[in-house]
Formats: sequence, C-alpha cells, structure tokens
Amino acid sequence: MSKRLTRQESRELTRDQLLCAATELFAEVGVSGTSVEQIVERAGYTRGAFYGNFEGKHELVLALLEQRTQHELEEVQAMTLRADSFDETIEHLRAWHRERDRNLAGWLALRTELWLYGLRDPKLLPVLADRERRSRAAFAQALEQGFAARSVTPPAPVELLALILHSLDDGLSIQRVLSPADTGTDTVVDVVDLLMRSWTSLARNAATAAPDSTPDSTPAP
Amino acid sequence: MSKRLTRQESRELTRDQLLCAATELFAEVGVSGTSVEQIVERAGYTRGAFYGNFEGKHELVLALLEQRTQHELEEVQAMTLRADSFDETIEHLRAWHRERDRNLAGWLALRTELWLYGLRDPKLLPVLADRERRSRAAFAQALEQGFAARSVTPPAPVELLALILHSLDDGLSIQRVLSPADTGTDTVVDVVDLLMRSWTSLARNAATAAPDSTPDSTPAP
DNA sequence: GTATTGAGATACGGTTCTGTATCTGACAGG
DNA sequence: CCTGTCAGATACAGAACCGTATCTCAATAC
Repeated sequence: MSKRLTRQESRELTRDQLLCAATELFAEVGVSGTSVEQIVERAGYTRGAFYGNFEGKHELVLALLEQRTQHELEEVQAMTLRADSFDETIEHLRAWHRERDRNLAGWLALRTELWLYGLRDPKLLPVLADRERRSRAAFAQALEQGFAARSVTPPAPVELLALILHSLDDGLSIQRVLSPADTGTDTVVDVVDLLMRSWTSLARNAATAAPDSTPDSTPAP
Repeated sequence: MSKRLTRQESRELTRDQLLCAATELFAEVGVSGTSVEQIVERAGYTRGAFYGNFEGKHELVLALLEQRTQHELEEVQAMTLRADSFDETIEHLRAWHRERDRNLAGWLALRTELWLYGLRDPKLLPVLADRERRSRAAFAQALEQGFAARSVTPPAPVELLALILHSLDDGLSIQRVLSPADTGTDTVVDVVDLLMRSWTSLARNAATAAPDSTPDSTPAP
C-alpha cells in the first residue's frame, strides 16, 4: 500500500516524525529535560538524521512553536468565524474543550513549556505575545457579535472582556489539571455563560440606573 | 559585627543560601535547566556542601516547594483574615499585586516551573492541589463575607466564584508577562471589582425577576 | 590544651550529552 | 544499467554533569 516515497517526501516525513516525538517528550519531561538522543530514539532515527534536518534543539523548538501557533490560530478562527450566532460559538467552544480534555495535562504542559521557553528568549517573546493578541482579538470579535445580538452595550471594552475569558481558559485549565474533582469538564464553558449573563445584567442595570456609567478599568496604553 | 556562628547556624545558613540560589536559577533557566554545579557556584559553595545538605536535586525542589507553599499561604491568610471588610481585602489585594509586579516574570516563572515539576511527580500532585484548594477556600470565605456585607445571595456557589477569581489571577499574570502593554498593573484587581459588581447585579436581577433561578454551573462532586 | 566531630572542599570514575566528520545505501538522471 | 547525489547511520572527541569517597580544618567537648 505505502507508495514509494520521493526524496523530498521522505525528508519531510522524518522531519515531521522528529517534531512529533519532540512534542510528546516536551510535554512529558519538559524542553530542557529532553535530549536530542531521546527525540531521535523515540522517532526511530539516529542523531545524524536530526542534525541533518535541524540546526539544533533550539531550531526544533522554534519550528514546533511555529507549527503549534499555526494550528491553534486555525482552530480559534474556525470557532469564531464559522459560527452564525454567538450561541453557536459557545457550542463550538464546548465541543472543543471536550475534545481537548482528553489530553488536557499533556496539552497544557506543552503549552506551558513553550511559554516558558519563549519567555526566556528575547527574540521569541514578542512572537508569543502576538499569538495571544490574535486569539484575544478573535474572542473580542465574537463577544462584540454576541452583545450586539442581544442589543446590549458591554459593561467594559470587549477587549478587556476577551482578555478575561482568555485568561480564564488558561487559569481554569491549570486548576483542572491539579484537581479534576474540583473543576468539571464543562466548567470553562459554564463560566463563560455565567459571565456573559452577569455582564448583560450589569449593562442593563447600568443603562436603567445611570446612562453614563462606564468608569472602567482600561489599562494605560 | 557578624557574630561567630554556631555549627547549626552555619549549616542552616548555607542551606538557605543554596535554596535562594536555586530559586533564582529555577526562575531564570528552569528546574531541569539548572545543574547542581550552577546552584553551588552561585551560592558560593562547592558540590560537597550541596550533597551534605540535600539528598539530591529532587529533595531540594521538594524543600523549595514546601518553603514557597508556607510563604504563600501566610500571605493569602494575611490578606483575607486580617481584613475587617471586603473592600479592605480588595485594597490588600491591590497592594500585594503592586508589590509582586516588580518581579512578575520571575515570580511566575518559578511558580510555573514548580507547577510543572509537581505535575510530573505523582507524589507531589496532590500536595500542589491541596495548596491551591486552601488558597481558593480563603478566597471563598472572603467572597462570602463580601456578599453578606451587601446582603446579596451570590449568583453561584462562592467556591465557583473563588475558583474563577483564582484562575483569573494566574491567567492574567501570564498575559501580562507576555505583553505588559495590554494588561495593566491593576488589571487583576480591576477585574475582580468588575466581576463583583456584575455578580451583584445578576443576583439582584435574578431575585426580582424569578425567585427560583439558579440553574447554575455546579460541577459534579 | 587535646581529642573528636562534622561542615564543607577536593579529587575521581562513570555516564550522558552535544556536535562534527565520515561512511553507506537508496533514489534520480541519463 | 551506471553514476552522482543526498538522507540517514556510524564513529569519535570534547564537555558537562552526577554521585561518592576522601581530605581539611574549625567548632565543640572534656
């Protein structure tokens, strides 16, 4: 069945397999906890193959980061852009979390490892920051849409609300990994729901009580 | 000036200095990114001193974790227990965040490193989980107090609300480290304020609209 | 003052990792 | 087929790290 591979195909395959093995190992024992030898061993190659495809571990991490960024951005966009209503977005979000929950610990460990790695590399930090910004922007857009659908003016800039939701995703995941008993699978989505209702309520109250009120927490630029 | 040290004092001093050096290095280059040699070098000792005081790196990390847990718990309790009103708690929170913000990246990096380390050690995970649970419990208690002071019944179990706030602290810190421009120093506290107002509003609305309504997101026990 | 004890320094053997340099065998072009 | 080329394997040298075993000398005890 397996068709005979051309040279380039073969090369790309091994590159992918090396990246895949690295992904697993980074989640399991951390970036600086894994050696090149472990990576090539798990991928079924030798160190020669590795140094033929990557300049070193640093470049591999870079490539992995790029790959993950691309992947993640596609997911977020699929979640927000391809939804007709805000409620549909919520449903997508729930399904996505359910899926991710299968390997939450590994997923989060990898994400955290890459975050730490980027944190320590001055060249990489802005790249990571930009990635997060894009995610938040997508969220903000979905929120804007959601509030508009309910004809409610948000109680704070949607960017801030998006920041809150995005941060909650990270923070709740951390807590869930630590003690799954205290944080259910759907907690994130339920919390999003709760907050949306709260904000809607606050906005409506503010609208009836005092039409001017939005003296809010906008960080200095 | 420096009084002549007794044996035990000297021993404790070097132990402390080793822990201190390890703290710095772990934040800078990660737990598995630092070698015992680096630790003793920074502390101004040799490897002999290290193995005299610790069984190995693992035990040092354990000791460090214990130290941090103790320290952190004291801080949280100082913040909640020693406050007369909820607003005072908020003020303590703001001051605490201001102080922490001086070295947020380092602080968070260390916290994250220890989290990852605990995640990978089956013996340690429940210890970490318990630590978080205590923090959340303190928060929940403060929340209870805050709602009671305003004679409002919370729109969801205070444990869930505490979980939200606690998670937000982590998540927002992560975002702030990535892009300080988008997340101000006081964002956390401002967000707490916003959420409290939102929840109060939601609770009051629910109370006037439908006295039965709390079909909420309570994770299964 | 002398003996003892123990904190910390020094020295060593063994392992693991990295990076490079060289070899081999399969693919591609004629 | 036959040959040049390139992906990947093998071999090797240097460095870092770990853990232990031994040594030194100051703090205690007598």
